[in-house]
Order: sequence, then structure tokens, then C-alpha cells
Amino acid sequence: MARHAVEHVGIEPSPFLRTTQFEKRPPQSSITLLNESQRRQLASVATRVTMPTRTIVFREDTALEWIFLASEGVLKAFREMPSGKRRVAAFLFPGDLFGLAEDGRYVNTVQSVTPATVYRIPNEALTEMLRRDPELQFHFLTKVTHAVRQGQRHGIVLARRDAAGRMAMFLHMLEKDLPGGRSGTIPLPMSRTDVAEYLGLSLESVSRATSALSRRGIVTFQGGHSAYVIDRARFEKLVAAL
Amino acid sequence: MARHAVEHVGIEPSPFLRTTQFEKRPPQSSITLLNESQRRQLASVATRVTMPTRTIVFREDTALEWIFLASEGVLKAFREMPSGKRRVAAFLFPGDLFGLAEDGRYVNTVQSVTPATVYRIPNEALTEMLRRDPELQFHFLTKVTHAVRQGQRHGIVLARRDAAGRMAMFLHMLEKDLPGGRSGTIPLPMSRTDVAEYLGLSLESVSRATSALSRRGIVTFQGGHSAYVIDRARFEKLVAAL
DNA sequence: CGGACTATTGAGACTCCTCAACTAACGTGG
DNA sequence: CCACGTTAGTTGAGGAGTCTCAATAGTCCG
Repeated sequence: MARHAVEHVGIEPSPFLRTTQFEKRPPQSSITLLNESQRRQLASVATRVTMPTRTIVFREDTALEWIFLASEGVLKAFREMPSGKRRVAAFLFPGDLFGLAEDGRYVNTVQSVTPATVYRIPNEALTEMLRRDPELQFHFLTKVTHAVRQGQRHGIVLARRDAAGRMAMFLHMLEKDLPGGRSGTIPLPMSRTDVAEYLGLSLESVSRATSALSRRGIVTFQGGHSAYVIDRARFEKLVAAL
Repeated sequence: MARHAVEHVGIEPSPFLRTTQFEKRPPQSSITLLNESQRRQLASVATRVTMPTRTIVFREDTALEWIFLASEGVLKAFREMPSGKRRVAAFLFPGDLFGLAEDGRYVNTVQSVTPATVYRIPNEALTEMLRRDPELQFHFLTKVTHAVRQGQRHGIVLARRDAAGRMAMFLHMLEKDLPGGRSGTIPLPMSRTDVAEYLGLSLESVSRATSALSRRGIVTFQGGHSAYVIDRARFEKLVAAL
């Protein structure tokens, strides 16, 4: 992993380990947080790492060394296919866990798509900590469960035939996952190519899809990195039109 | 849930909780098992339920009540789309965990596609047990992690354009997941419709894909519920041709 | 102010989906 | 045991949509 601005700091109290709860419906928000002791515990083994855009955190098939927790910025997890094409498996946002390996090897390559900050935790230390602290482990279990559902939603998007519908569903997911984008404005931190690789489309099809959404007066795109839903009703209808 | 042949029994010692290990590469197989104490513990709260084909275990959007562990047979987890189409998110095989909910509601409907036996565990009891036994919880964490990867592989399959290639990848996955199918014979317990809904294809396209694989001398299908790879080299090439 | 990269737009080829008819397999009841 | 009806699966023809190739426009950074 490229070394960038490595600093040891405490784990911030706020949405560090934010997850959708897995068993009961929470009263207001679906946020669970670590307690003070757990934050201290994690902070004692975690390293906060800041990196610029396009930094590779780890490559697929390399040996597992660290587990990561995204803190700021956006990253992508992707695989290179034999033909040279890339498939983006997921975008990673603050609070997302990544680096879970299979048989000691990472399965995806992870790269930042914006300047990003992550917590880097040695695998052994984390594993041991999880075995000692069931409550902490439960947070991780909840996080991974959330990843399963995200993967299933991704599958539903991929199964759609029309590019505009896939794009709309993607925007819909971003809108819900990124708390930053209130009031109808949806940030699109990643490139069109990234979106294409996530949606299983060609770059050109993504471009045509955005044009179509724009032309039909459903969504406008400003500067290519943010979207605004004009016609909410038709937008929702398109999202649900599978 | 439909009541069928409910019986309380001990958890069998063998491949009840079989998972791919998450951190280190195991020496021979990638199997981890529960110890005696954990089996006893689980058995004290789990109910073994046997059901015929086409039994619905739970429906999407209903309240979470139990968590399940597949023991025998095959089931499918799917969602009904607004248009009435179905998307199969996953097939569930012995050892698979299912029923993890979101905000207290199941996200998929689960239905048996063969006669099946599952372990049914009350959610509260399981949660409490996991909080008390980190080792047991770690098994579950490993299982859910495995589900994440399966979902990502599913996504890669869905992103393919050619039906024959998707079918080949599906057979490849089944071959690796189902230990029953040695010596090149791959069992296909589910219907063509189920396969279509899993692969994001129409039933007709699946049928044409099997015909094509058969005609090209790569795979033969016997009776519709088992496949045999004739030309392994071309089969692998097709699988990797993404 | 270049220059390279990213994104948009157009035209033709390819693949799958839909609709439809037909065949095969299965289970039920007489 | 057989006839029947229902369900599952196969095959064909036309239409919808995306992919590829290619050229153009826009954007960001040095």
C-alpha cells in the first residue's frame, strides 16, 4: 500500500461505526455507535491513513494483512476480468468495512476515487479483539450483513435491461447512502467510467442514459459530478419500473 | 411458516457449520467446524424443520422472527419486483445461513426448491448466544462474509452479456459449491425458471443457452436436472471469457 | 495555453426479450 | 392402467436495446 500521511489518532466518536441495525427497528435513525471503550480499543490498533485520489489500497490476490474501515471520501472495490475489463463490485463510503479476504487473499482491488481517509487495522489484532469483545464483533457482523444486502441490490440493478433505469436506480442508491446529498442533490464523486463498470454498461451507454434522463426532464447533471432530481414522481416510477 | 415435520434433535456434528475460512489458508480443506459445546448450545434453541418442495419459509417484508441454517436440500431467496418479475438473489445450500433481516423485516422470500431441512433459531436467542460466545459468532461472521463474496460473484455473472457464458459460469459455481457433484457431473436441482431468475435472463434464453452448450459439445444435460462437462478446456475458457 | 484525459454523440452489428406455437413430463383421477 | 389436464421446457420470428467503432466536444492540470 502506498504510504500517505499516516498518522495515529483516536477514533472519532461520531459516525465511525454506523450501521443499519440487523434485528430490531430503531426508534428514529438506524444508527448504532461504538461505545467509548470500544473506540479506545480500536484506536489502539488502528492507523488513520489519508491518501489522494487514485491511490490503490490493496490489490486482489495479494496476501491479507489489514482490514480497513472507510472514514472519509469514496473508494471503489473492483476486479480485473481475464479480458481486461473491470467490474466494480462496490463503492465504499464512510463507515464501510473492507478488506475481508478469502483464504488469506484479498478478492478485490480497492482504490480511492476521491481523496480519502481510512482506518487500517492489522488483521490478527482485529481478529483477536473481535474474539474477545462480542459486542464489537456484533457491530462488524451487522456491517457485513449490510454489505450482503447492498450486493443483492446491486444484483437487482445489474439485472435490468435499460440503461436509464439502471442509472436511476444507481442515483437512488447514492441518494440514500450518502447523507451529504439532501434536498434532491445527489453527489456523484466517481467518474462515468466507474459508474459504467459498476452498472455493467459501456461508458457510452452511461453517457446516453444521463442524456436521456436529462432530456426527459427527470434529472439534471451539473458539472458531471452531481445530479439533481427534477421530477421526483417520474424518477421514483422509473426506479421501481423493474 | 408452514408447519412440516418439526422435530427437536441434536445438531449433527459433520458439516453443519461449514465455511471458508476468512483469515488464514487452512492446510487442506477450507472447513471449520463447531465444537461440541457450541453444537449443544445451538441445539438447545434450534428446531430442525423438514419441508417438501415449494414450501415458503418466510416472505419478504414480514417481521423477523427466526434465523435459519440450511441443513439438507436446496432453497432459493428471491424478491418480487413491482412489475411482477422475480429476481433470485441466491440459492441456499446445506450450511448456508439465511433470514438476516433489515430493520426487523426479512428482505427476501425464501422457498424450498427441493425437499429441504433447515434449523430454525429464534432471533433473540441466537443474538444473545452470539453476544455471549465470540467463537460462535465468529463462525457466523465468516458465513456472512462468504455470502458477500457469493453476491459479488453473482454480480459478475449478471454483468455478462451472453447467455451461454452466464449459464457456464452458473454451472461452474454449482460445481464448486455442491460437493455432491464430483467427476464432472453437476446436479441442477432447480427449475429452468429458477435459473433464469437467478441469471437475469428469460426462460427461453436459458433454454437456448443449454441447447447451445449442448450443440457445441461442451456440456450435456441429462433429464434437465443434471449436467456433465464434456469438453473441460472449452468450458473453462467460456467461463473465463468475460 | 497547451495537452492528455474524460465525456458526448452518431451509425451499424449483435444479443436478448417478447409473443407464440409446439412438445415433453408429470400427477391426478377415473 | 390409461386418459387427461396442468406445468415445464423447447424452438421460431420479429422488435427493442446495448455494444462497438469512430469522430467530436469538453474538462482538468501542468
